[in-house]
Amino acid sequence: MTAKSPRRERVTVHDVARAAGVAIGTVSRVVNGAPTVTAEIRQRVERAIAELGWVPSAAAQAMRGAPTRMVGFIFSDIRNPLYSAMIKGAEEVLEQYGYMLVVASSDGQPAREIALMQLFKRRRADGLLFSVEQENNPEVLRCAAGAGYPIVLLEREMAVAQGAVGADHRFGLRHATAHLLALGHRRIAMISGGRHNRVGRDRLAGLRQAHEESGVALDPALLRLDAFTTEYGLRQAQALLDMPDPPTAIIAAGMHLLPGVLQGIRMKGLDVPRDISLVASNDSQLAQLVTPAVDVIRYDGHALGREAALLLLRRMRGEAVPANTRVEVPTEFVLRASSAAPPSRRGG
Amino acid sequence: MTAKSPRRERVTVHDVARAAGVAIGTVSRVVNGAPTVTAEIRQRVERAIAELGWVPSAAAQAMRGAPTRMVGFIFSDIRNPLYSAMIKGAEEVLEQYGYMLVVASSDGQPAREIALMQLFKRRRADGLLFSVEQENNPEVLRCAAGAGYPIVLLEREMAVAQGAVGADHRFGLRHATAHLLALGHRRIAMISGGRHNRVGRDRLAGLRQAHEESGVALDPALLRLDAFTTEYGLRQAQALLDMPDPPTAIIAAGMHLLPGVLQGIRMKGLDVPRDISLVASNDSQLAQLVTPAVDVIRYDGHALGREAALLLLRRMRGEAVPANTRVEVPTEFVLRASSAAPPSRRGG
DNA sequence: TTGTACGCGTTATCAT
DNA sequence: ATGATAACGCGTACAA
Repeated sequence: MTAKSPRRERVTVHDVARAAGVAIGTVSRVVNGAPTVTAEIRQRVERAIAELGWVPSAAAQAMRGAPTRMVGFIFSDIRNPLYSAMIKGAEEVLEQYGYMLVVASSDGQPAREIALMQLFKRRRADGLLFSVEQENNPEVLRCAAGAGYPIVLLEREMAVAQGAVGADHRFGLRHATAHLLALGHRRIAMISGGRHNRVGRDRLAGLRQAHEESGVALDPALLRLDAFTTEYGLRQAQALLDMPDPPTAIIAAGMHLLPGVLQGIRMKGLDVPRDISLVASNDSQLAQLVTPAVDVIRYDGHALGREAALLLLRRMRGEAVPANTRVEVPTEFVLRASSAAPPSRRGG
Repeated sequence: MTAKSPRRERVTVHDVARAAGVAIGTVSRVVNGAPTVTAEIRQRVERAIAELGWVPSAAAQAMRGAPTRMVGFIFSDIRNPLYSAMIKGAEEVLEQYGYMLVVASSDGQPAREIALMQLFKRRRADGLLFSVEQENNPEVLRCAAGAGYPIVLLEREMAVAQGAVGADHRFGLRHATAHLLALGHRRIAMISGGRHNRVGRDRLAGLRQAHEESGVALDPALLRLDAFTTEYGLRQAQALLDMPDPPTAIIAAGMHLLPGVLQGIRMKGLDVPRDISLVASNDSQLAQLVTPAVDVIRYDGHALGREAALLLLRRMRGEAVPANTRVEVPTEFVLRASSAAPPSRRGG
């Protein structure tokens, strides 16, 4: 029986039963570990199964109402290492409980998100991990409400979801900003994205809070909050440094922004941290090994995925978890060598 | 009908048929676009479907022998950005053809690979993309042979597979090594992993070939080929630099090795490229932005995933592709600032 | 202890 | 053009 045989006849319980000389019910009892089976019959059946290479059809089981033990994960782009870490964390938890994770990229398009949610419904997924792009898109909200499976959000917030997990970005940004303000910075720029989701809101809130606590005014012209791409980082860094009254510190909040911002600073011929201070989020090997090493706001994507999976498991088991449960994963500020007092301060 | 209703009754064709006042066969004809349906009936049915939010059950369709339009992808660890790129490339192609990609990490354990292959068989996956860990593991080979779906390998080689896609590592290593030899290096070390797969073999072959072509002997003590981890990179870099007759150049072939090797070199207080030359593979933002920027052997993981998906699609369609088809993706050597003539040469 | 028959939701075939 | 019904493979209640 070669693998290339074009006519693959699927082997079923009937084939196994015939080969073992028993009825299909007996085969079923054997595989499901019913105690009422003779050792000898069990042997025969197990040998037949092994010889025929039979595996029970998941489709038929699903039709009988068995859970598919399949969980979906929708996010914008798998190439973001943060998502890779979340996936890994979620996968580790889910596989322990016999679930398999199906990942799907939406490219940040609500239409694709909806198509994927429908697909998971058709496939009878038991649950969904979701890093939705726009938290308020009505079509997405309606689809999520009628999905029929529990949804847990990662780094997002939506009323229709059955729970959410996110890092404490507000605290992280507040801490980093306070650090820069304490060094004497008065013009702190932030480059980031996610206007339409909780991450963006929390980061901005943290930045604002630190300014208010220090009584320093925050210049809106220093906020560049439209994208997470490397190219955006490069262009906005250049634009900021070309201002008549440029910032003395830049916070690059988003994995892919740092390389662009670094390049923009280097093209200007500026030195970090002498001419300009720099803080990034999240941590990365680049931030650690570039010269000078970059201060970062760090959080654990792996833990985020793990927590999300655990929360989803509870929902799938039907446990009575309070509505709008939100799990917070901590952020920490890691001081390296990319921040110093602003030039004017040293000069004066 | 709220989403939190604990008793979710699944809505079926029967419900739709009843709501529209037609027979179930008619509903089926409508959704499958049969031409023999009155416009008025079609309207009624479509409205009922929309109102009830019905989606046909994939399980029931699968039972009728319909393809599941599901493709698996097994690899060791999703956090390797190379795999992320491959997944993205494969996903882009597959979704165009209506397939969904199910990714699963094996952690490099053959037992997990086998379990996952069985799982995909149970789920009746239409095909599998596979970056197998050990190409010669007999259990894995047997399981792959009896899987029942076509398998296309990425960066690997196995007789039982229906095709393979890989980068031309032999050429890349040969090119990089020739470059170092031309600069005058005579002791070139390589840190890498993958002893049991084609990538490792090809890289070693390329290193050997360049040495032979230049008539330079290759010292086996300079080969450290046991792992791809950052920690291994660090330790082996230290060990190499501690040798009485240390290498004057190091090739770090494996995404995660570079940060470790860089750290090892820095801890020794050596300067790149004055004291030691460095070449890495694959390219990364770290290699681009670290000082000095690192020469790399580059190849396109995204293209690799794309090509693998295209080949698998042909197999799944039953096209007569020659057995043992192998698609090669090119590698290129990118010169930056991390290689120079060896110190002895400059000194003498 | 083991065998038989039904139903899950869909599509295809036949009858109307 | 539409309605009724068999079949896909499994699990299980019930009969033997």
